[in-house]
Amino acid sequence: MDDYQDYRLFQELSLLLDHADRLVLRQFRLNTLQYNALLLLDTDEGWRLTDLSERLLCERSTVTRLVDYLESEGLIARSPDPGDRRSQRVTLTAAGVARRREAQAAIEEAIGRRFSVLSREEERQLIAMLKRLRAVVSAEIEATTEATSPEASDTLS
Amino acid sequence: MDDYQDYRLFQELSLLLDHADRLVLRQFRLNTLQYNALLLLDTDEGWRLTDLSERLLCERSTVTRLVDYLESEGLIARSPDPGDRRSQRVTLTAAGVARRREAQAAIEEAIGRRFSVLSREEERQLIAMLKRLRAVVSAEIEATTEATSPEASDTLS
DNA sequence: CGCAATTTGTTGCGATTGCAACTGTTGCGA
DNA sequence: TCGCAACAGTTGCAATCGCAACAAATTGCG
Repeated sequence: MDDYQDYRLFQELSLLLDHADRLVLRQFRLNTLQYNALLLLDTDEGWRLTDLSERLLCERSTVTRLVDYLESEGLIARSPDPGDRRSQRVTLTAAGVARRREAQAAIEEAIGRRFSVLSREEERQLIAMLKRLRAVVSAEIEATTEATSPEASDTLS
Repeated sequence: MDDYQDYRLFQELSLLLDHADRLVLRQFRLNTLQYNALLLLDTDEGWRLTDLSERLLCERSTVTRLVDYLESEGLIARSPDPGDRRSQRVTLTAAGVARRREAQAAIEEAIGRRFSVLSREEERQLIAMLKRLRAVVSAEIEATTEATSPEASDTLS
C-alpha cells in the first residue's frame, strides 16, 4: 500500500511545479490560469466565457475576472456574440499573440528541461497512468457533487 | 516531444485531486494544508512554526494563520520553547488526534480507491518518476530564487 | 562586553478563487 | 403569447496565501 506515498509525492510535485511556473510567468505579468487561457484563445474564433471556465476547470466568475485582467492588459478583446445577446466572444489581440509567444517559449523551455529526466518510454507510461487517474478522480468528483446538489434525479418531479 | 502533454495532464490532475480532497476534508472543517499539518504533528514533540513552513512548502505567515485556525478549533496547542523565547512548540490535543484520525480514514479510503487503477508495478514506476521530477523542479526553483535574491554568493564580500 | 546580523513569529496588504445571489436573455411548453 | 426554467455573465463576500515590513530574541564577531 504505497498509495499514500504516491499521493504525497504528487501533491508535493504539484506545489513545486506551480511555484516554478509562477517564477517563469511572472516576467510576463501572467499567472498560470491566465497563461492557460491565452493558450486556448485564437484571433479568429472567439471563446465564450462559460466554455473557457469548463476548459480551465474553474468557476465562471473566475473567468470573468480573468478576462477583465487580460483585457486591461490589451491581450484579448471581448465582442458580442452575433447569435446570442447573453454571450460574449473572446479573441486574442496582436499584443496577446505576442505575449503568448514569449511566455510559451519560456514555459516550454522549462518544461522540456524538467521532463528531460524521463525517457520516451517512461513519458508514454506516465501519460497513460495520469489519464487513468484523471478518469477516476473526475468520476469521484462528479459523483460527490451530484450527490450533494439534488439536481434532476430520476425520481418523480 | 510529449513533454507538454505530460505537463497539461499533470496540471489538470493536480486541480482535480485538490478539488476532490477539498470535498472530502470539508466535512472535517479542514483544508488540504491544515490536514497535512495535522498529519505532521504529534502529542509529544512539538514542531516550531518555521519547521512546519519548510515541511509544508509554504510561507511562515501562512503557518501562523494555519496554527491560529487549528488552535481556535481546539485541535492543537501552542507552548513556549524551553530553549528559545522566540520559538513556539505546536502539539496535537486529544481533539486534534481524534479529528486527524477521522479525516485520515476518509482521505486514505479515497486515495486507495483512486490509485487502485494502477498495478503495484506501475505504482513503483510512478513513484520513481515523480521523485526524479521533484528533484529537477526543486533544483530549478532553488536556482532561480537564489539568482533573484542576491544572498551570499561565492564572490567576495 | 557591545553591536550588527540573523532568526522567529506576526501583521498589513494585495492577488486569487469559489460560492451564492443577481440581472438580463433565451428557449420551451401550455 | 405567456410564463417559467435554464443559461451567460457579473458582483459581493469570504477564505486562502505570498510577499514585505516589522518587533522581539538570539547569535556571532570584533
